[in-house]
This record gives sequence, structure tokens and C-alpha cells, in this order.
Amino acid sequence: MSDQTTCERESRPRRLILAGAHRQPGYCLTCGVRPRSVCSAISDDDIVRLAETAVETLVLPGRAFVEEGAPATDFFSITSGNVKLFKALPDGRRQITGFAGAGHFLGLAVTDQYAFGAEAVDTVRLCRFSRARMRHLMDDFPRLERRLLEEASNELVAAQNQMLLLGRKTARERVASFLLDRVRDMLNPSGDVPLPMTRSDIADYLGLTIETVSRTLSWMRTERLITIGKGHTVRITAMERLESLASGNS
Amino acid sequence: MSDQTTCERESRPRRLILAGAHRQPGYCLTCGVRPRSVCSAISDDDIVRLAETAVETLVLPGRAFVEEGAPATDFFSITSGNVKLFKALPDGRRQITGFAGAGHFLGLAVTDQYAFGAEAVDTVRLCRFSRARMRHLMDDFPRLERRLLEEASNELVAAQNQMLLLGRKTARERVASFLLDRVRDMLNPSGDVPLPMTRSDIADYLGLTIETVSRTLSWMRTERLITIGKGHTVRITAMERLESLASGNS
DNA sequence: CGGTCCCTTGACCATATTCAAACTCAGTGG
DNA sequence: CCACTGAGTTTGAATATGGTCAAGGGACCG
Repeated sequence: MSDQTTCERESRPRRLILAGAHRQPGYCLTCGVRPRSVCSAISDDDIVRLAETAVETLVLPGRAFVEEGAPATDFFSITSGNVKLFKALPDGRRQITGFAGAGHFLGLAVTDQYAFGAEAVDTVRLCRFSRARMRHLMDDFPRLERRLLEEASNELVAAQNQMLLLGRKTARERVASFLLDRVRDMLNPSGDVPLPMTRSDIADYLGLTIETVSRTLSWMRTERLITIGKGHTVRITAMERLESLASGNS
Repeated sequence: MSDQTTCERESRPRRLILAGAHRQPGYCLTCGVRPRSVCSAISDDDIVRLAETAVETLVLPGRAFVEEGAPATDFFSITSGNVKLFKALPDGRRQITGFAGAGHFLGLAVTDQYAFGAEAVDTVRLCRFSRARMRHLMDDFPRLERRLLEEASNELVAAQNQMLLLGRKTARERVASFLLDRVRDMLNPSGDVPLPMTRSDIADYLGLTIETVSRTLSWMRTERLITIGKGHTVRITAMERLESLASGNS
């Protein structure tokens, strides 16, 4: 996830992808997120093979780069910025199933259609890998496959937590859990939590409305649990109480 | 999943496990669910190695065999019956994150504590594999690891669908989706849907209360979408309308 | 400045929950 | 055979939590 407290969002240009593509031989060697990403499963000696298949792509804020139901051609690894993953109902209701930041891997699925959509929250850089080439790499490097299984297992655990949240927690508990999850995902955790996404995104992630999210954050402010800062940051001022709130005690 | 329309449940003996253990050399060769399970990744020649590590176990209805937070020592493969997986809050609120039937694999997680609890819905037979031994098998048989990745990917997709349901669907849409999912998971789909689990389980799975589930099923009956039969079965009488209800059109 | 997004706050309302009571059905024992 | 029991389910009435509708404020950008 990102620690950046600033974030640029865009007005509303909803079309797919803007792909400033790119490639270089020893590219992955200098990649800042490799240690945290699935790419760490491949040694320096072999990383050239991976670099060959990687296409670096820039995605502007608000742009979609995966469309739910479209043919699933690529995997993605986020190198910087934040994306949101979501599913939608025909009438427009939307559920954000997760946010993914630097080091996260996207696109795991057996089906040949993407089961989810993905959109940049802020300015995103990512590597695209064709599924076919990736499959070959997996054949040659079992460690890569093991790393993907780890990644999938972790996401499964996160998904189960989110189901508990969506099915059984109150609005206050949901927002508290959300803030604490943000802290845990930070590289160098502090009381200052960056929220690069909009209230609307938070609402769609927590199964609430914008109004309820806003009201709940205001309530937390009056209760002196948090202070709401500029530039989409929140400072947690009563970690203990927020934690007991998140786990349902109160 | 199971097609059995009958099901035995038990009064209320909530303690962990009842493990009638067991082992045999060529056991897996005759296993009825192997083709559908992760064990299909291992050839007849090599299956003995798997059989050596498998411990067949019987779990009576209502018995828990995985406790949330306990040390994660084993993986499980269901050979018959149905289990429920769940997470709970300190005050007892419970979210069932999934039901698993014959052929399903449980226990994927990187952590050394189980992130979920598991309990038998009806009479369950399963194979237990120690994590350590399974890890060795994965080293020797990359196909097994690939199969597990597939399984995890599929569960991830199911989890995302469930998040959409829990976060954004109405009670009627949830129950409709639930019934249709049951049909899709059946081996030989028909209009008759077995519901081995209690209303309470359904409620905890759909993020509703027992009363709302019951009311909603009654409403579907009066709307002639379903008929409610004996022995925990439901017959779908208007598939089309139920499907459009499940996806939010109506 | 004027416009657009995004966020906040208020008043009202709807859906699902809570509380309560009655019914079904399988099992048990007189 | 039938009354008794208890878990599971159904139904009703009242309530609460979060949603809907509406208005206003603030930041950013041309």
C-alpha cells in the first residue's frame, strides 16, 4: 500500500486504459517493489526472462484498466499508486472487493473472463504480464507458483475478514476496521492514515452509503477517536478505543 | 456439494472433533471424489505417497473440527457431507464464509493459526493431511501446487461474489442468489434444491437474521417462485424470475 | 470568478432487526 | 398410542439502523 499523503484524482474520464507501454532488459533488477512482490520468487539470474515479458504501464487516476467480463489476457503487478477492484450489478450498484497498492498482484483466476473490474485510484504504475507467457514462467519456476499460492491464500484470508465485516458489523465497526486495516497495510505505520480514495469508494468498499461514511467519520471526530486532516488523511487519536470498536466491543 | 436430500443433524454437542482415524496403502485409488478434488493432481503411480499421509476422519453433525485461532496443523479434503466455514466476533456474531461439500479442499493459509472455524453440517467424511507432509508433497509434485492455486483462485472468485452479495444486495436478492448457487453446485442440477443447513446457518451465510430468511422464503412461496418441501428441500418453480431477482433486476 | 466535484449535515423514510408468541416435527417415555 | 419435550421454524408487531432525498459549503481549476 502507499504511504503518500498527497494524491491526484481526475475529473471523470471513464474510458479504459491509457497505456504508455515500455520494456527494458534488466529492468526488474532495479524495481523498488520486487522484494515485496511475487517477482521476488525469481532470482536475479533468471529475472531477465520476467523482464522480457513485463510491459510497464502508466494508468491515470480514475482510469479503468480491467473491465469485468472482458477476456482475461493479462496479469498485473502494481509498482506504485493504488487501485480499486470491484464487481457491479446491472443497475449500477457496486461493491469494491479490495484496494491494492504497490507490490500487489492482480488477475488470479481460472476463467478466461475477468471476474472483476479494476480502476486506478491515483496515478498508478504497473507491470502487465501476458497470461500465456506467465504460464510458461510458472512451468519453469515452481517458486513463482508457490509465491502466487501464498498471495492467493493471503487474499482469501482478507476476503473472509471482509465478509465478516459486510455481513455482521455495524457502520461504526466497519469504518473503525477500515481505518485500522489501512494502518496495518502501511509500510511505516503511524497515527496518520492516508485515504487516497474518495468517500464513495470507501462506501462501496464497506457496503455503506457516502452519507453514512461521512456521518460516521464525523461521529468519530466528536468522540475524539480521530482528527480529520487536509489532503485525505485521518489521524488516529485513540487507537485502543478504535480497536475495541472494530472488533465489536462497544 | 451433495445431492442428498436427507440429512441428520445433532442436538447440540458443541465440542471439537470426533476423529475415528484410519489409514490404508492404496486407499486413494478407490476414492470417489478424487477426480473432483485436488488429489487428482497426483497420478495413480504416485498416489500411494498421498495415501500414506492421509488420515480418514468421520465428523458427526454439528461437530467442530477446526477452531478459529487454533494452531493450523492440517489441511482437509472433504470426501462426503457438508461443512460450514465461519468467522466470529467476540460477542458471538457469526459470519459463515462458505459451505464446502465433497471434493473441496480446506485450510489454505500462510499463517500458523487457522483464520476460520469449521463445523460439520451433516455427517462428514474427510481426509486430513499434516501441513508439513503436504509441503513435501508440493515440493515433489508441482502439479499439486498448481491445482491448489486453481482451487484458491476459484474460492477467491466466489468470495468476491459473496462480498457483492453481502455489501449490496437486498434480502430477497440474497436468498435468490443463495438458492441458485446451491443449484449450480449440485452434481446433477434439477429444480429440487437440498438445503442441509439450518435457517440459522443460511442467515449467518447471507448476513441476515433467521426471521428475515424465513420471511423471504415464505414470500417466494406466495409469489410462486418456489415450493417448500419436506426434509429441507426447496423446489424452484420459476427459474427465470429467480435469476433476474438474484442479479438485481426487479 | 463560475463551475464542478466532493464532502457534510439535516429531515424523513424503508428495510431488516428485535422481541415475542405460536406452530411443526421428530424423538422419548409413560 | 399419545402426551410431552425441545429444537427449529414461521409469523406478527414494534423498533432501529442505515438509506434516500435535499440543501449547502469548500476546494480546485479553467
